[in-house]
Amino acid sequence: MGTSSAVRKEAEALRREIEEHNRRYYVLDDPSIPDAEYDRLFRRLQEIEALHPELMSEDSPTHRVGGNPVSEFSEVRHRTPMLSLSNAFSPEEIEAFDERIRKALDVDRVAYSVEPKFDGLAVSLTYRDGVFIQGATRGDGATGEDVSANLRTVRSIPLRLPRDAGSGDLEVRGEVLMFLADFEKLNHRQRAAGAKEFVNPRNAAAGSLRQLDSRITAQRPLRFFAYGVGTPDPAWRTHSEVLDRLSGFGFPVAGERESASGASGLMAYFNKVGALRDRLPYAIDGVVYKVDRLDWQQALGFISRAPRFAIAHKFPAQEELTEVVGIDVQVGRTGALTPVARLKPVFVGGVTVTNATLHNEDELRRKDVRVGDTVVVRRAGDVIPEVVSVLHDRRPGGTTPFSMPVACPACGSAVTKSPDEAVARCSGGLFCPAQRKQALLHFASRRAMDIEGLGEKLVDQLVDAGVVDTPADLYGLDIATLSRLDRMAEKSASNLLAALEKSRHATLQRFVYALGIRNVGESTARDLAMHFGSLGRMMAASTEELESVPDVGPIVAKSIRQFFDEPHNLQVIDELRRAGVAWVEGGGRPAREPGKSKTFVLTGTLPTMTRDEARAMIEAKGHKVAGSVSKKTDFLVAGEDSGSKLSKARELGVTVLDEGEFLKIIKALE
DNA sequence: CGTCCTCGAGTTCC
DNA sequence: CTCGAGGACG
Repeated sequence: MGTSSAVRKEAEALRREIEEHNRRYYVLDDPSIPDAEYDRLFRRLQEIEALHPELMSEDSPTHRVGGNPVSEFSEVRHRTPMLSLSNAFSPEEIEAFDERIRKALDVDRVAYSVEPKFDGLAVSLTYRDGVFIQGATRGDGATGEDVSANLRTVRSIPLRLPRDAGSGDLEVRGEVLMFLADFEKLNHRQRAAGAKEFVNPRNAAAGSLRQLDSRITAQRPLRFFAYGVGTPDPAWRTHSEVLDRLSGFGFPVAGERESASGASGLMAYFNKVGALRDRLPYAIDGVVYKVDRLDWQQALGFISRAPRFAIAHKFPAQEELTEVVGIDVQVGRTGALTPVARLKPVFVGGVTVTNATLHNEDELRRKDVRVGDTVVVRRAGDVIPEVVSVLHDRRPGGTTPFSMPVACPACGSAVTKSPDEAVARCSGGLFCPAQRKQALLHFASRRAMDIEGLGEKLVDQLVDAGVVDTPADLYGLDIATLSRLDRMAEKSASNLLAALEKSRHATLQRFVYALGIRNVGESTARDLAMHFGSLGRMMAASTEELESVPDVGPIVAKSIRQFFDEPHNLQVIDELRRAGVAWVEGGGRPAREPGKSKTFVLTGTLPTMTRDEARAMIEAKGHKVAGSVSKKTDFLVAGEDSGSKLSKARELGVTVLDEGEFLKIIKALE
């Protein structure tokens, strides 16, 4: 007795329907039924297949939940080798690539098919008579691993192709990857389950694809994008056509693919995708250019192991692996001890990174960075290098956890750490040469006294030579003293003296800021200057009086009082005065009526002005510049390469201005 | 007392 | 830029 044809038909219909929903969800990103309904269909099909095992088929979507674990993967020899692409990093190399091709083909202009280069894992999928029969990793290009069971669980890989895909064998090539949002969610889940988190989406995808138990792979949010075939159908003319066909067969294909011609067209595409990069849902590490005409591809052939007709134009890596060669401790102006990782130089985000801050002891302990560790380094927010994580399985034997020194590395004073603070501090105060140097650098900094030419190297020399101890000593320097220092020619010495001379004329705000009182930054210094109008009144104020200044509470008031109660500080201020340092007493600009002042936030690089210039224009009109975007922000002035602030502003509905609009608005405001 | 917003401080590389 | 913490405000 055979299975009734009604059941057979129902199973067939369910498979088609489920696969169509998979396609709508994973390929078209446009689901048409709720998840619960999908689950119902899926369970019904599982039920039928359990009752009628003879109805099981290779291409049934029920295989997508995974099957029994295997002990190892078998090897698969690729029928057409999976080659790698040559890489290019500069416009010159792209120019050369285009020229090489034009010469070889003896034509003036070449059309290219261009697409993003996914940062995932290359795989090859084999279909026989339209049914998925095998999937393999790239391996060494000639031989890979059979990961069919795992690839079957990837929902965006069709298990059966439409009729127009033809009969016979078709080998589809593409990339398996994980969307960034899915990766975050997965890591969140791993964390909640106490399991190991993945370093990045690429590693997560690789680990998932190489699971021996495909039921685990089925739980991982893998995606697939097709970018080519093993051997194209002889009727197909161009690579663009290949991609069109693949898309027609139900494979996801990069939406950002285009045509371009000439080196300038390639560069324009590279720049366009580069600007788009952060908004893509997946990680890419560059773009790929391929000669579009397939007959030309054939004519160009291969150089050793890479096709001559294609090239990968790569972005500078945003994350790299490197080794921690040491962990030093730096002493800041306030005595804060900061551990810094010394790294084996690594090129990441367009620059060579050798140092990365580890912030403080808590952070360091959380990440447990040790000397000898292999770490992932990233340039956070475009600039500052950061140790993202440690590869624990690459840790050599015999390492020990880092611990903060008990004595200051610069002066040997005791290190203290109050339990409610994250940072450890040197208790040496100005006895500590490191703190003295930092205090001098702060005094000389642009926003403070603005002494041009007084940088780290020079301060080191001056302090080490015992010539300068306090800011007041700077104004006692002369040519004779300076010329005794190394690397100090007459020219630079007289430049420094001129800069010092210029800095004698300050404002009260700048001078107070330059003193480096704990918890008193630029903004508080301005409020203080405005409220008291003179240094004398400020120095005489009680903590109660100080607290009546906006943004000054008990802690800041105490810091100020302590500073002015310290005889050494009074002496330095007195010496500075006698050295001719003077400032305009009085409050600077008058306070604007509340409600009339607008808050601006600046971000990115403006086309014709610096951020400081923009800031000066805003403040000259009595408006405010804040550091971060919040609900109270009135305008965000955004230039090139604005990052998180721009997205935050969009989220909160804050008005975003470009430079032109900003200039108009600032003129219109009182 | 909790929450939100700012400010201060520290940091890297060219 | 990011983090932590001080201050304002409900």
